[in-house]
Amino acid sequence: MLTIFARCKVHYDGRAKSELGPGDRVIIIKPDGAFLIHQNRKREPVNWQPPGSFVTLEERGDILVLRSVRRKPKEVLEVELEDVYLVSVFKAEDYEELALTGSEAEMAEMIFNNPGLIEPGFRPLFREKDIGHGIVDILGRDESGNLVVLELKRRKADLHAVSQLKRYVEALKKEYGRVRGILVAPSLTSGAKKLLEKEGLEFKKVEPPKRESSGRGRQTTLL
Amino acid sequence: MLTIFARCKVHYDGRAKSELGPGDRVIIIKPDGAFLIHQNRKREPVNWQPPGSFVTLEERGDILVLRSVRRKPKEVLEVELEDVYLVSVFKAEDYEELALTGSEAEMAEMIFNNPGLIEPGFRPLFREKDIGHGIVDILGRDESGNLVVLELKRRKADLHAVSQLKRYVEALKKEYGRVRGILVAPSLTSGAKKLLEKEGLEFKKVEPPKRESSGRGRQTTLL
DNA sequence: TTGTACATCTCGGGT
DNA sequence: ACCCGAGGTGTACAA
Repeated sequence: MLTIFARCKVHYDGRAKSELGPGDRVIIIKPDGAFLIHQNRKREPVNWQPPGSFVTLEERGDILVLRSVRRKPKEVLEVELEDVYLVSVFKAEDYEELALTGSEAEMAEMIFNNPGLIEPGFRPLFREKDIGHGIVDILGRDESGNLVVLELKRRKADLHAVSQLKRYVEALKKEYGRVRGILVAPSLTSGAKKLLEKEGLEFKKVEPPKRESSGRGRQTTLL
Repeated sequence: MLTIFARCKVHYDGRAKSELGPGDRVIIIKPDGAFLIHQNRKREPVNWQPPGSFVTLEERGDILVLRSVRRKPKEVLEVELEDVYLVSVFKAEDYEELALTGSEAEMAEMIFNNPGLIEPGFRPLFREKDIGHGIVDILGRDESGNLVVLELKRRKADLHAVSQLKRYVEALKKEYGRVRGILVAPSLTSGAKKLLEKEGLEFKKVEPPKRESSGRGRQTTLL
């Protein structure tokens, strides 16, 4: 990993196009081609290039230019280095992966293992089921045999989530008769609640579970 | 800005929860509280804390622990520093903001200035119009006086975009009679095209414009 | 490669 | 503070 503290200008052209006037920034170049330019505020890099990009350094007239190119989509990032304060190389050895818990995937697991969390008699049948117009989180049947679509959200569900659920329900209605749609989330925005009710869809409050340790990322190696 | 090269372990608990075993990482702490931990691959930090978080350094037994806390939502990030290779401080002076062009906002401007890009006789009336169940990009009327909803996408439109458009059209249908919905984007995914046709919605191919220089971020100062 | 949806999404704008 | 939607979203996963 290469880290540079420098005063620089930045030019980007690709999916969009941007210019950034002179200022001090932290530049990080990773061995996989990821290229980050950070200003002194915000979590997000002001400019970047994704992994898989190729970096070159050229001398253009009197100043150094760092250039990172991505093919497909074609994107070019150029950094005019006006003043370089520090360059450091870090051979970072890292064989660990993040183990994260509290994801939507874990909510789904939990519901499969304990369908009563949704309602008595609920039977989950499919997970990540590709119906014609999208992929349903969980597809199952209720006590009365009605088809039930669950849309899971790990955090407060919004209008987008309701639209998603509605799309699935309507796609299945065409083929099967009555289809229930249940939004499964810790809470709802006000607008989501309104739309959900208008559309005759349902809500079941469920919190994403947090495991004790080790999510799916890295298993505790016992070898 | 504080940059640290270190071998460390990371523990996070907040909206979700994660553990990261020992390895070499680059840590960046910004004056606004943003806290980034980067592994040697990918554009995204493996762990982070958003701006507004508060960082402390404590000695826990024999090892140093960097701790960043965010209130609301309560989130705690702890970095156990097992081996510190480099610590650098960078007083980054930066008064520039990114000027970006090719955004959806610029597509909207372009269409307002030249409504014929949609179709002859189209008249835009509102922009970012809050109808009951969401916010419409552009609301207007066609040659025949029908209400028209435009949903703009700066890149290939997907199922989500179609659902969004459909939600707006249906919300307006209740009040007004026939309402047309047009998805305005450079292209469509296969699924989006299928759903769009099924729902009787329309598509108009439009590319986001790229200005010559300076988007809306920073105007070229002539003073 | 394309499509689809999640994300500790982040961020800005509005109310 | 909440709501809503954009983003050069990035990322993983499946077809």
